[in-house]
Amino acid sequence: MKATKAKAMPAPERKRGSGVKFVYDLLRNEILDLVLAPGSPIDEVQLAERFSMSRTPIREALVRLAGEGLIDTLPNRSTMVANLDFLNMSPFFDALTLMYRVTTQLAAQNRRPADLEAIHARQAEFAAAVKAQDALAMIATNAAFHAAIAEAGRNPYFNSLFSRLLDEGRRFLRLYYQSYDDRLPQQFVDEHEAMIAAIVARDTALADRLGKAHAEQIVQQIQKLMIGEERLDIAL
Amino acid sequence: MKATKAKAMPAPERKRGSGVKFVYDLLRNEILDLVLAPGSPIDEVQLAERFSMSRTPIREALVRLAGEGLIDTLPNRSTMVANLDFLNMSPFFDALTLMYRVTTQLAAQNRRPADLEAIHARQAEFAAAVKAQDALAMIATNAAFHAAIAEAGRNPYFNSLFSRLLDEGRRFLRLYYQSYDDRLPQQFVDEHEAMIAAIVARDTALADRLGKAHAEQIVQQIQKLMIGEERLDIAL
DNA sequence: TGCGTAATTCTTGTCGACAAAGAATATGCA
DNA sequence: TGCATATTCTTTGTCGACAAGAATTACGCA
Repeated sequence: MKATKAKAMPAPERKRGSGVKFVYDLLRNEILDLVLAPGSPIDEVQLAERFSMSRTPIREALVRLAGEGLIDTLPNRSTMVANLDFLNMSPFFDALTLMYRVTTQLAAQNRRPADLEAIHARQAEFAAAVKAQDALAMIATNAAFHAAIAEAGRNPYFNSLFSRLLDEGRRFLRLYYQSYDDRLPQQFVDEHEAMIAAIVARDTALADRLGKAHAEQIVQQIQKLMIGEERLDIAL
Repeated sequence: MKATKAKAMPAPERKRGSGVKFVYDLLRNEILDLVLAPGSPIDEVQLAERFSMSRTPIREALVRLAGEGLIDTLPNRSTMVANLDFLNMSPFFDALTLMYRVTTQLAAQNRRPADLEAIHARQAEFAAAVKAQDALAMIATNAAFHAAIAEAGRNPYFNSLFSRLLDEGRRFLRLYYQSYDDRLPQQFVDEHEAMIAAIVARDTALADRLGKAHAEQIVQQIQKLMIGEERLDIAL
């Protein structure tokens, strides 16, 4: 019978170095899915207890999230989930639109067979989520679809900015779907198919136009959300 | 006579919370100015001794630098200054060119009086550095000049990507100047002036053209560097 | 002497504890 | 009672120490 080593190590059933990534991924998803509301405080000690680890790896995960702008940190003061800025949205829309265009265009130019496989797979997942009316999955797979297109464009600088924008968009869309109860944007599925076709055909001009149109589509959706929300708020 | 409290605190003559920022800024500049060579290892313990602080704040600074891509971290292994990728430069040039164009254009559209002041100030610093043949200052003030233009564009998403690209460019340019001994690009000063004029005049189309031309100018400079370097290396 | 294995060293990841800065609460005085 | 100050409490930043991997060295055997 082997000594189970249970004497000096009570429960740390996780590999060295995995703790940070785990809590980072989890917090990130909770923030993007609005499980953690924007503006809500984050307590290091509480997280440390929740994952039964020390505060050190927690803090490292928080530093990384702060680097991506997902949480805000006041020195010597509380740290909290970054707020969504509803007042200054146009810079966000500008950047999102430009990145849609550029990444789609680059994908049409630089795609390789393996990229197409990945893009098709993501699109299938998105279509399945739409069919299943699973809002959370819809949002996540949509972002993954466009991230896959960006990946095929092979420009890490654009990719990282685009990922950040898609993440931010995930939060807005989550707000949308949770208030309107999972509308099904079949139109997005069709537009995705058109984008794929342009990428397959290496038609960069068409890819650019489709990327732009798709972006404007999304911008309109979000704007509709905001107006709708406001109307509900001030109705007599 | 007040108690000087010198009993329990030997030498920590620095404010709480300032340690991380200090070592972060310092390492960042040392990396961007090539004081720390790309690929050179970074020793946490050594840094801790150098700044006479614990490894904890050092590690936090390193995590932030890793988030910006300035250092690479192998799990459980060494961490080192990120290498410059000379083989895949075209994504970098693509992104840099696009950001030059977009930020200059947005600046022409959204600039305010205070922005123009800041831009003029940076340009004066750059011109002074050129006149003084101070390569390090030239590079840093050039980046600051363009960052100021981007700031006037008021798009934080573009700004953060552009800053990252300008930082990366600082490293390339530093390599250039240190091998060719401080050439003086008076042409850059003139081009900067033209860009300022377009921004002042709110001529977005001209700003876009100038931004593009300026970017291509810089790309050519860097490409010339690379070819020149290679020729020196393989000369018989 | 050459190679595979075991011991050692070195670096990183994690931990528990302490100290400083704010915030919250209590206390004193008008 | 109301306000200013002092005290306690909470949370964050920093520290020193320990442990796990990986690299390096030492060792043993063919």
